[in-house]
Amino acid sequence: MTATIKDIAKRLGISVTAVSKALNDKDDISDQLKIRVKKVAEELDYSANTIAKRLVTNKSNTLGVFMFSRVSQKLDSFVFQFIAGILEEANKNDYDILLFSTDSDLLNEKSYIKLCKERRVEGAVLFGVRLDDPHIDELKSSPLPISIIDTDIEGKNIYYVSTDNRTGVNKAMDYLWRLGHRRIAMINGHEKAQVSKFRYNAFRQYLRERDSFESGLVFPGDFSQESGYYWGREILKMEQRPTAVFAASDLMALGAIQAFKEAGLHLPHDMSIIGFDNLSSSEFVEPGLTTVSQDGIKMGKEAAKLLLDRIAGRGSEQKVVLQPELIIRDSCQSINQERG
Amino acid sequence: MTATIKDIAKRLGISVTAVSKALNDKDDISDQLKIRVKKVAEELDYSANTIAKRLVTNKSNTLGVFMFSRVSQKLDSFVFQFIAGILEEANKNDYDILLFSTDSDLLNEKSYIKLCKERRVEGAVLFGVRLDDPHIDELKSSPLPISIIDTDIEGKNIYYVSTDNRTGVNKAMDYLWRLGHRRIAMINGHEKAQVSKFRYNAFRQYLRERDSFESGLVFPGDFSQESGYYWGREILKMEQRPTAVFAASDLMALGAIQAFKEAGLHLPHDMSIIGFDNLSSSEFVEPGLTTVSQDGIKMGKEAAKLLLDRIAGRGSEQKVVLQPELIIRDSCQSINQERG
DNA sequence: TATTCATCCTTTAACGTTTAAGTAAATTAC
DNA sequence: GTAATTTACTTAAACGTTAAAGGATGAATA
Repeated sequence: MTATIKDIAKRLGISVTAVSKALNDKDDISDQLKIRVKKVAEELDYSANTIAKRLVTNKSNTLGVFMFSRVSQKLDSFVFQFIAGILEEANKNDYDILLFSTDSDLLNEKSYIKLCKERRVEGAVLFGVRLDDPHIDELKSSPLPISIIDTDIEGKNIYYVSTDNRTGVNKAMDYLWRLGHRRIAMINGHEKAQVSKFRYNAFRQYLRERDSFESGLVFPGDFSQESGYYWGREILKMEQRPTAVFAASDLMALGAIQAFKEAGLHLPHDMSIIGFDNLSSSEFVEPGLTTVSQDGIKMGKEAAKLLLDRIAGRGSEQKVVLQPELIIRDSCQSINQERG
Repeated sequence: MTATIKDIAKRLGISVTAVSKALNDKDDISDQLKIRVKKVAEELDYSANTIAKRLVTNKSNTLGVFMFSRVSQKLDSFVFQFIAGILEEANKNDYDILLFSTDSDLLNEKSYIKLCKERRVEGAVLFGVRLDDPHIDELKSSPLPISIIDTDIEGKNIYYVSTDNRTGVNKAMDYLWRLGHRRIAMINGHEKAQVSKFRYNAFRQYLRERDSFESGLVFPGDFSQESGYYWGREILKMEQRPTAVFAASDLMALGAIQAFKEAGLHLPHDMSIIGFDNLSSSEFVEPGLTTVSQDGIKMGKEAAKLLLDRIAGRGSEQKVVLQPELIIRDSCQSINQERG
């Protein structure tokens, strides 16, 4: 179909090797010949066959990325930011990105690793890895370099990118504390997410150090808007309500806000609420959601960089933890303040 | 490094062909041998080399997808929905997805087509193709099947997926019209987007048929929140304000709402506003944004399906136009209604 | 002048797989 | 009991490229 290196060689009456070298600008080919070869390549609309090249060089120049494809319109753009970051960084370094679906039926039979091995992928990025993922042991012993976002798993070839959850929680808590809040509830993500543990631990420690921790104020959500809504309503039923809610995801914060508003609360006067992630929706909700911001694009880039550095043999870190930022909007209020 | 078919053959003292056939369950191999081969494959941790397979079969089983990687935290999850849909459909059919960045520096040198050709990609999905894209002519004459979302370009191998913009606009306008609005402004997307033309034409026709079109009420936004904000403010400066605004994207509607609120308007009493897309943010903004919903996931799936059908030689449509739905929330009000 | 060297090209093999064609042995046909 | 058929394998070639090693020519060196 398409012209090959052979066609060019035949046309010029030279060897395929010469053509290959000419096209790759090797220096044992005369400039003259290079010009002639390139001209014919142009004429024949030649296009290098990456597949053949990869076979012979035994290098795929490809990174694998795994994502959920059964996505609800809700499950927000955070994952998309990872992907954009990874892609940017990979393409910049002449690497291709192979995107895999984790919930395609493909994965029922084949593991992450298997999928990658068959395609001779040089590294992979995962996110949303649950602590009970059945493939974790396989990951740990994987010969393939893998960047995992937000789940810190020990392994020789495992790299880790995350946001400093402890600092994030501390920033949020400091802010609430300084506003005078003492009874602070937490709606946490599901327990199979490592970040939930980190955030919970930080939350508990923060309040314990101030003798204000009440385990009855910690609620097990699952990151979803629905769970935020559910626990928001539950919180409203309490005899002694907290004055502030820390949600481990913006989506849950948004759900809780919905519940609070429905019940006729005036926010932030009747309840302060703070989130985690900084989704775009959080800017638009009323009141604007104060939240701990994670830079998803940066996380994606770092995840790719770790892999690329490792592959290139450049020594680099094995873990990158980014600093979160507190985005202050209007969803929190000082505890004594009159309704504005 | 990894075991190959040869290693298995050597170990069993048989030919590589026999091994290949056994692994692929061809029927001129005895069940006995198949079992033995598979056992050894297991033992050697054999993993098929997809690259070699693709070279010899001359089939890449790969679809290319192009997206912006320089994404702002704003530019919302809509594109992500396309990708999720495409991925789901592709993986279901044993196809890989190669993700390319349109704004990587890669593309400065190489065209979409070139990138695809080199990787022997069997089809590609594009979106966000502007009417002034320099590669359009190349696309038109492309031998490669290409699905383009939201830009209808004529070409033998070009497939098209979109939402019925005319119907979408009509639904929005009917709704506003029935609420009594007669002076309706439009904040349109940028003119290099074909959907902008479609939406504008539908908008104009709708009002002309009712003798209510005023060209002075059409404003040239660019889909972004900022442009919505800008034109929202401009609208406020008008002596004779419209009573309703139709924004060609939710992002612009959100921006306009911001402007209106800042100026102290009470929504929807002082101004009705309607969007297009149904972003997740639109659910959370106050008042909830009434909007024309597009199903991004479905669009992605359809785009992939068209390609897959075509590749498999299954006759199918060349264009798929999905029906939009009007999502009624709280951002529009009847024109005579008292403030609630 | 003979030797070394650089330049520029060719020959050969390889990457891991599939496919077409071939073949020997076992089975069936009549 | 020989021919035809089926079964179960093997041989050889191919996919498009790169890489290592080799060779011919002419220029530079001693």
